[in-house]
Amino acid sequence: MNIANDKNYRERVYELVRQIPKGRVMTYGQIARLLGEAYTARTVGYVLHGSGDDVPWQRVINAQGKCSTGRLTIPINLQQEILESEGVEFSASGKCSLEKYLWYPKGFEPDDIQPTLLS
DNA sequence: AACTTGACGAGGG
DNA sequence: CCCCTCGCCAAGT
Repeated sequence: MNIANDKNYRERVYELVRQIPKGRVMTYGQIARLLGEAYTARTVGYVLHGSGDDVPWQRVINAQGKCSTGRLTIPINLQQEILESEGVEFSASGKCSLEKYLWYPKGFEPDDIQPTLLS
């Protein structure tokens, strides 16, 4: 499958990311699992790097609760700064609490999640 | 066609 | 907590 030429494939990722509320985050792997077999965490990251301005890419972080933009063209720590401005708190080691901020689309909430954490 | 490079993730030490 | 190894998969050389 050629993702670069498959508009529909990338749109599925964008549609989902656009739904993440301000102050909440999702992980690359979580998105991949939600979209299906053809998606992997690495692929989601690749697709996101070519997203437009209408996609809140900063709300997607890795499974450790950290931002992974250190080797890109954008300034280091930019993603974390934007998230902090949206209300997401990070520890000194650059990690945020997935317990607090991880978001799930309607109908995909895990059974053990706290009701107060649902959007 | 072979090899390298990531906006990744899980498991060990 | 940090670091490494693997498995992963699409792109770029």
